[in-house]
Amino acid sequence: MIQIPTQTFKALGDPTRQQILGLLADRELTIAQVAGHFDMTRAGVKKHMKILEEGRLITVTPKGRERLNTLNRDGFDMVSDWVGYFDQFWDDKLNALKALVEEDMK
Amino acid sequence: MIQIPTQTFKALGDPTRQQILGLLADRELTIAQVAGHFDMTRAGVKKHMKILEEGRLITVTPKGRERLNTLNRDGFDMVSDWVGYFDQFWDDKLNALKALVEEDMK
DNA sequence: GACATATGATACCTTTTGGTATCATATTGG
DNA sequence: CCAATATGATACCAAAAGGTATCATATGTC
Repeated sequence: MIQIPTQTFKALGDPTRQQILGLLADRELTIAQVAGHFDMTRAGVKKHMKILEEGRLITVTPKGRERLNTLNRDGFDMVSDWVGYFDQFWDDKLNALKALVEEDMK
Repeated sequence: MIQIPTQTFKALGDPTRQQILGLLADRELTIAQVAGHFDMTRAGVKKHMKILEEGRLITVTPKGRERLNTLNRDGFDMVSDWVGYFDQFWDDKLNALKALVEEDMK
């Protein structure tokens, strides 16, 4: 069985975090900068960032007294791998079905 | 911008629901049959099934007095499409970076 | 060193989520 | 028709998640 990126799926299943990822797609940002785009406190944003980090969707780089948050390919790649596994699964399903039908026609 | 399958991600971000999908990968099952594999009541399983259905990961087919729950490609395809979008995004990022480096070397 | 700023950490509150218990409804079989 | 079975719906509870307020800590600037 393949490794399922549960933390990544959980992180992606929230509109606010999706918007944050959209912001970070443009450029890396500090938490304060991200919070500037929302009607939310820094502390609130921080919690979302932690979840995104746990899902390996962002990385944090200390730079002086601030921390730059950047998109991380890892989480995306993990979902990509999972999708690849299921594509294979559906193909097999179809092949199995096809074989069954052919068997039935004998 | 692409359509993000939020409901699907939310449905996938839970270990119990992942296990249910695993069971349904083998064969279609009723809620009672699914509940037989867990230390949980039917009502509890039912809630998970509803979320899986909202994420378009399963479909429900009435058959007499029972309802058969079957895997649905739609949710998986939606995630697949989303992944495809991001693959493109990363490619563009790399190209942009490459162009920037080349510009810098002039 | 003192002060401003950027962030982290904690306690606390409210809402959502995961789960149970219970009752109502629909279908099958005698 | 009646009993058994499969399910749906609702009310309710505990735990987790989303969010704020507040305080502590680290870094840059004068």
